Amino acid sequence: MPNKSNDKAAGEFIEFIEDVARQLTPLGVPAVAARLYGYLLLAPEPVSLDAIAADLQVARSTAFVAARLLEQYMLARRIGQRGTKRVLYEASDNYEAMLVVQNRLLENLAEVFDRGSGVAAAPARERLVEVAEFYRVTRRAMDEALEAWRAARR
Amino acid sequence: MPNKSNDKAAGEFIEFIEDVARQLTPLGVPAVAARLYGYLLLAPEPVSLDAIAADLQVARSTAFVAARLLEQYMLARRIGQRGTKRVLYEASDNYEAMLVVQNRLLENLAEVFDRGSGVAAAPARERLVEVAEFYRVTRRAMDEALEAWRAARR
DNA sequence: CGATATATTCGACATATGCCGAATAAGTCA
DNA sequence: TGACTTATTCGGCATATGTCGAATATATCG
Repeated sequence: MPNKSNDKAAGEFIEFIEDVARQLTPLGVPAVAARLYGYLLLAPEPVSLDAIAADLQVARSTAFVAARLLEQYMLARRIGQRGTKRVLYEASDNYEAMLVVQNRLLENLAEVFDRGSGVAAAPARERLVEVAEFYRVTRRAMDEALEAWRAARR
Repeated sequence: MPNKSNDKAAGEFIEFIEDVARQLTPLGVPAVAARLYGYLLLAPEPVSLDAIAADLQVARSTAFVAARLLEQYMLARRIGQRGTKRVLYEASDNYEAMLVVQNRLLENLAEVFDRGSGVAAAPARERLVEVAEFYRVTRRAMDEALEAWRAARR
């Protein structure tokens, strides 16, 4: 655990980690990866794969795969240490990158729908251009929210 | 297919359906449900389970389960017919409901993070309030986009 | 009510996925 | 280079999930 010395707090930590996992697993995130994200959010400093495996009580290979997955989701980032092969992980503070991934999905969907509107017959065509536009509108909203967030941060 | 009479178009339809499926399956949507969504988007009118099973070449039970799933996702809606048990399905035009589901997830995550910030130690606490705020900002952005969309619609 | 049509559920099978422990690769330092 | 450390991959097992066909439930109408 991020802080082993305090048993009282350990219970609350586990509770938080499980709460995070309960939100993420329905979205298709594997259990260990979901718990790892909660764990990283609580960690006061970057942690090693060994620490993850020990605290989460999973195999080192499992910890590695979960960490790699979070990396792909842009939810965690690795910190390479100079002068050693050891790699540490921490929760990502790069929220922009996370949303960029999401936005790309929305944009791709919109493109598919646009192409579809070219081949669809009468009543379906309007629906396709409409839904394509809808996805684009939400994507732009996310972009603008990101912009505002970035501006407020500095 | 929505239009069986034209073989040339049938190929493009299949292509579109597969395109949609390729975007949705990585998000955890089962293959048949994903293809069904593309199929419904192309359909010029509501379709029955039998038609779905026949055109998508799956068992009726499979068509039913897939349709039920899309219903839960708010991507499709069923149309009950008076005077008969028959049920027809069509792609949902209720984009608001779709986003509401998404927004609830974001809000839940923000709440979990807020609670976590109460139990976390020094360096992690700030990160938790920050990420909670971030999720709330994006949620509000989606809400506002929805509002704008709704306004533009009429 | 009985007959029919359709939706819905159920059990079984096949496939996919997560997790593990062992094996391998790759970096670091003496 | 060789010893050591740590990341990364790999094969197997257990579990979960999707799909199917058959069975069941439920509504409709004569």
